[in-house]
Amino acid sequence: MIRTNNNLLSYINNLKTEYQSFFIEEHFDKKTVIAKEDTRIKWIYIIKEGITKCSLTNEDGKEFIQEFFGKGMKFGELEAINNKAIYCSMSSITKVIVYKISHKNFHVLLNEDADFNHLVLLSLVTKISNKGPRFALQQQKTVKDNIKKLLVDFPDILNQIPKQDIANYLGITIRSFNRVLSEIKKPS
Amino acid sequence: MIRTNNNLLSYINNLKTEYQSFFIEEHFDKKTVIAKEDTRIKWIYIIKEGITKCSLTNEDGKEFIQEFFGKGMKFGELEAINNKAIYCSMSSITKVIVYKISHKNFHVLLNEDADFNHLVLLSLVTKISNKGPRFALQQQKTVKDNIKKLLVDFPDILNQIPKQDIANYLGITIRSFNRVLSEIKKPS
DNA sequence: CGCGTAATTGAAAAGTATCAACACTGGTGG
DNA sequence: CCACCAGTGTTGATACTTTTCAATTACGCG
Repeated sequence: MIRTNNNLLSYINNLKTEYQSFFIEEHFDKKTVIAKEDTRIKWIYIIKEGITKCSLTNEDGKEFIQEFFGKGMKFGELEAINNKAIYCSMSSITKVIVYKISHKNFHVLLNEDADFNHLVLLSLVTKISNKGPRFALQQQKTVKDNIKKLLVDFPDILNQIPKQDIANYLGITIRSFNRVLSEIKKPS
Repeated sequence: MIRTNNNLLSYINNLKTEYQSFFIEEHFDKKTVIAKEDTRIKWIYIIKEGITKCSLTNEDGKEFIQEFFGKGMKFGELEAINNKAIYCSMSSITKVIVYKISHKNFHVLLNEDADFNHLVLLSLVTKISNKGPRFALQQQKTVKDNIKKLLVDFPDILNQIPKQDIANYLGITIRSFNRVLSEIKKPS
């Protein structure tokens, strides 16, 4: 649920000095919009500390959360590669520290550094691989099963992420989320 | 719903002769398993003709269809990049003609040909970009809205793909699919 | 023609959303 | 220090949607 990618962070920390300067640190408060869907952004962001959410808002104003991003996850690279407006919003949940890199420098690294190229390929592959099973399960299992699994995988999730966001991630109302939670706590 | 990618096919057709030989043509009958989830495969497949489905089967035996692949879509590249067992099955729906390329040659092209590298990056980005909005809509809209949209986007879909498969794609039972279809046809 | 697969339909059961009222919490200003 | 406020979370009753199950029909093909 909260994705991380340690390889990318340690890669950045071990980069040659000339490339190190590509990455600029920036801080965000909690509950801040870092990038807004359907706009152009100039940067690719890599999370150094904190938790963000990656979400889509539909025309009815309902929010759907695709993923929660933790350490080492990057955001905005899709748009740098296909040169389109970003298709989902990124907002901080906690305080967040990011590295950001410009599109231009991102492409320099992509072309000049085979390791970086491969890391990016791998991270894209991982994003794809994670989505499939998640939606398969969410569509086929009952809400109860999904929440049970969530609590096993991320026992501390309720302290890290607001209930409304978790409900949006699961694609259910907060009412259903509460009902199922109480059913789980008080088994028959 | 049925994804295609013409760039990749025309790229292959315009390749230098030395690289052309990397791609081997193969035919499959309809309803054939081309690759089975949780196994290793040796090839990356690119669809030249026909329609396939990319699906996950959960422990209850229920099938969830991620995508239908048409011309120019490739399959198996995720596994070539991250060197893991494939995470979803590929089966033909119609008769299918594919190009296949070995992992080894795939990596040769990836490293030696910047155009190919970029095409692969782009195709991965597209796969990610398509999934997000699809699941967001499917979770938030009613089944009826989703089916209406499907029939508008792919008017001929019912002749191309079995109903059971479409239902699995939508994540609903075929009973629900039929009920909603008849509601749409006979409006109040 | 006969067989197996795919599709259709109704009735009952299960699951989820909607709505509305109420409780809790942390911060702010008087 | 207290009162108030806004955001967040809780809960019950009801209506709606979807699944499950089972019986039946249609279709393609040897």
